[in-house]
Parts: sequence; C-alpha cells; structure tokens
Amino acid sequence: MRTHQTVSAWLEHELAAGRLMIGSRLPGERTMAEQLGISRASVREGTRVLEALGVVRAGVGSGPQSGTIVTGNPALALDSALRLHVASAHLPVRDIVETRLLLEVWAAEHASKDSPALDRAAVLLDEMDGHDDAPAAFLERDALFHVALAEAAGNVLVGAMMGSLRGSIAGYTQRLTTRLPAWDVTSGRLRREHRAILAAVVAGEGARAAGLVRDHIEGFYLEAGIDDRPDAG
Amino acid sequence: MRTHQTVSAWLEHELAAGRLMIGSRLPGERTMAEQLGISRASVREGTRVLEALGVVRAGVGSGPQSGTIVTGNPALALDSALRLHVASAHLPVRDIVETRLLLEVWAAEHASKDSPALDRAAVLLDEMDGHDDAPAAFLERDALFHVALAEAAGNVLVGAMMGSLRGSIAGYTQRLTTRLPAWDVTSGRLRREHRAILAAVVAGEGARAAGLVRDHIEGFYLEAGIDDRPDAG
DNA sequence: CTACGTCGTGTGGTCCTACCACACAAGATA
DNA sequence: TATCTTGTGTGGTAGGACCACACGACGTAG
Repeated sequence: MRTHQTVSAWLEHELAAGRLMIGSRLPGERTMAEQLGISRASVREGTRVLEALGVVRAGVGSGPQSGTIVTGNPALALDSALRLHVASAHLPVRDIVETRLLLEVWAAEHASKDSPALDRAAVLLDEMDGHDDAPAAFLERDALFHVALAEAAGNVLVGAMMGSLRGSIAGYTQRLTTRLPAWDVTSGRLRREHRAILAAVVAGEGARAAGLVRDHIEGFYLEAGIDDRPDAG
Repeated sequence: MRTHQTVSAWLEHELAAGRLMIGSRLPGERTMAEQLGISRASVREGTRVLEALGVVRAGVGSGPQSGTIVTGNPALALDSALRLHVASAHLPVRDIVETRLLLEVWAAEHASKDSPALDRAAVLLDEMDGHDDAPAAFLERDALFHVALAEAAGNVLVGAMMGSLRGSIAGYTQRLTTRLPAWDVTSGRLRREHRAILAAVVAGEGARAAGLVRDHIEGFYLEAGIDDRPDAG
C-alpha cells in the first residue's frame, strides 16, 4: 500500500470506530504525520484525495472553521470525476443524459410528498416564472428544480448523483437551447410541465409523476434535437 | 484556485483539445512542474487526485508501462468515495441497496441481447453451479453476474456505478447469508432465477427481465431479513 | 554471432526543511 | 471601554535530496 493511503485508511478506521464523525476536526498535518509515522507531504497527498472525494474540507487560519474537517459531500467526487471522464471521451454525454433520465423517473415515483425539498422546488418554480425571458437564469433554476425533486426521494446517493449529473451537462443543455425554434413557447411549456409534475408528486401520485417526468425530459431533448458532441467548452 | 488544481485543469484542457487521450503518457513530474510553473509537490498532489478519480494511473520504472498514463476508470472514484461516505454514516447502506435495485432493473430492461457481456454472464452462471456449496465463491460470481448484466445495457456510467455499488455492499451481502435458514435451498433458487433473467434478456424481453430482476433482488433481501447496519468491517 | 550480465538513465515514491498567507485570540494600548 | 498589535497554529507552496524500480543499451563471455 502506498504511503499516502495510510491517511484514508486511518480515517475510515476512525469513522467506523465512531471516534470521528461529520463535523469533527482532524489533527494538524504535522501532528498526523508524526502519529502515522509518515511525512507531511504524504499526509497532504492523502488529504488531497479525501478532499477530492468530498470526505473532508480543508481551511487555513485558526478558529473553529479552520483546519481539516470531516464533511459529507459525495457529489463532489462525482462532479470532478464526471467532468474529466467526459473530457477523455470515455464517458459519452448520451450515457449521462440517459442516466439522468432513469434516476429522475425513479425519484419522481418514489418522492415523499412531504419532503422539505418540495418546498424549495415550489419556490424555484415561482422564480422561473419571473425569468422566462432569460434562458440562462431559467435553466439554472430548472436544473435545481430537478435536483430538488431527486432529493425528495430521500436517497442520498441518488440526490448526489443527480446534482453531479446536472453540473456535468449544464453547458450541454445550455447549448441545446440555442437550437430551439422559439424559446418563449418552449419555456411556457416547460413551466406548465413542472407545475404538473410537482402537483402529481405532492398528490402522492408517484406513477403519474414518473410518466410526466419522462415526457418532460424526453420532450425537451426531442424538441432541441439530440446532440452527442462532447461538452468541449 | 489552489495550485494543485492546475494539473487537473491542464489535463482537462489537453483532453478536450485532443492532444491527450486514453493511453497517452503525461510528461514526467519534474517536467510538468516546470511547464506549469508549480512545484513538484503540487504536481504530485494534483496527480494523486486524478489517480483517485480513476483518470490516470501512475507506474514507476521506465518503459511503455511506466510513468503517468491516462486511463478511463470511473468506477475507482465511486469505489473509494462510497467506502468512506458509508463509513462516515452519511450514506446509509439502505440507499446503496435501493440504488443498486433501480439501476439493475433499468439495465435489465435496456440490455442489448447481443452484448458480449452476456457471454461472460453465462460463463459465470456455469461456474456458480459448481460452487453452490461455497457461499463466498458463489456470491462473488453472483455479484459479477449482476455487474455484467448492467454492462450489457451499454451505459458506461451505469456499469461503473453498479461495479462500485457491488464492492461497497459485498461485505454486507456476505453477512446477510449467515441469516438464511438453508443456504442450499436459497442458492438453488438464486441459480434458477439467474437463468430465467438471462434467458429473458437474450430473448429480448426487456420488461419481463426487469420484473424478474426486481423479484430476484427483493426476494433475497426479504429472505435474509433487512439489515440497516453500516458495513463496519 | 549469440546469450547473458552489467550499468546508465528516467520514472514515480518518500522525506525533510523552510517559508508564506491566513485567521483568530489574547494581550497591549489609546 | 474600544481599538490596535502581536502571538500562535493552521494549511499552502516551494525546493532539494535520496530511494526503489524497470527498462534499454552496452559490454562481455561463450
């Protein structure tokens, strides 16, 4: 095992033993190096990995918000991983869109109708009504609405994946809108569909919500025209 | 932006520009440090992150298999991320099992009936017939069978996720088998169900395959009894 | 001419030391 | 009492040194 992996192994052990939890502060890099019997450079390499995986967060200075702190942000790992693997052409955009679709349909069907995420979703819909002339602002809230919907299903993993997928195809989606024949017509339709989806979820009609989500997403891509080019922005 | 992120930013740029692709060798650490205007320590931190994300692979020595090489292994990132997030209790095992179920059901429905992965799946089933008295060996092939099935859907992302999910709940599944009333009875049922699933997929009956997969997975967990304890091995 | 062993060279792996920027807290000062 | 200064611990970065490794080129013995 390589030296820098000592850190993640140690952290996993401490977490499993309950000596560390989310919010805990790790020892300083110099201290950890001494305790683990490795150099500070190796500690840092290990910490960088943990940071990239969304397990810890590093902050300089002193005080309660400084130092290396255990967090729980699985989306971060997916985020950067997706970006790079898409760039390497190993991960077709089509696969991401497809995965997004299957996750969202599932989430809509399993969403809990009294999840606080649905309140956020409702707020986003109101905001979108006021931004239907600005595609960029509209799409950003559109994406957040879908993520909120996914989180309403109560599955951390699905929520995190949706958040990352959203980010990795944001530029792609934005480019697709330029192909639309008439943005105001499309945005009006999208807004109506969003309302219908949310209403179905709140009403506890999972199956209907799932169908609406599927039509909603597939409809958008169909209208904009499928585009399989990688997101080389 | 922190210094070590220069590396991933640079790599993403090179990949997007087509100057690097999977299989390409990156410049040496010393060279890269000089070219990017950063220290070798920072280059190494950046490389460690890329390695953890499954984007590159580092090898010592000289020759064609040495140096830092661009790979495409998205499962690696998910793998370690899942392990640690489960350990931090931020990611319930229940969520992973649930996600696995939804991915597999989808994959079974969308599997291409002439995917080479199905041949691997068939071989695994034969091997399982010869290991029905050894739970450990049986379960390992069981897991691989399910991953192969997922890959048959042709979605890289879904395949990678299934592979990682399998790993992160392997220990959990193994523990569940100890609760079974009679292993030989269960294994016999599992083997029959596997055959039926594969047959449905090969026959191109996606919907039926999906239903069989759902019953297969849910049936196992039901028989073994649900267990939400984290995988603190 | 061939087969084997040696050595050079470039690779990542690890360590050490030094210095920097930062942010808070305690103390000194007006 | 309010403000400023200073101390201290944090991660961030840099540069240098040495190691183990693996291949390829070279030399040597057969």
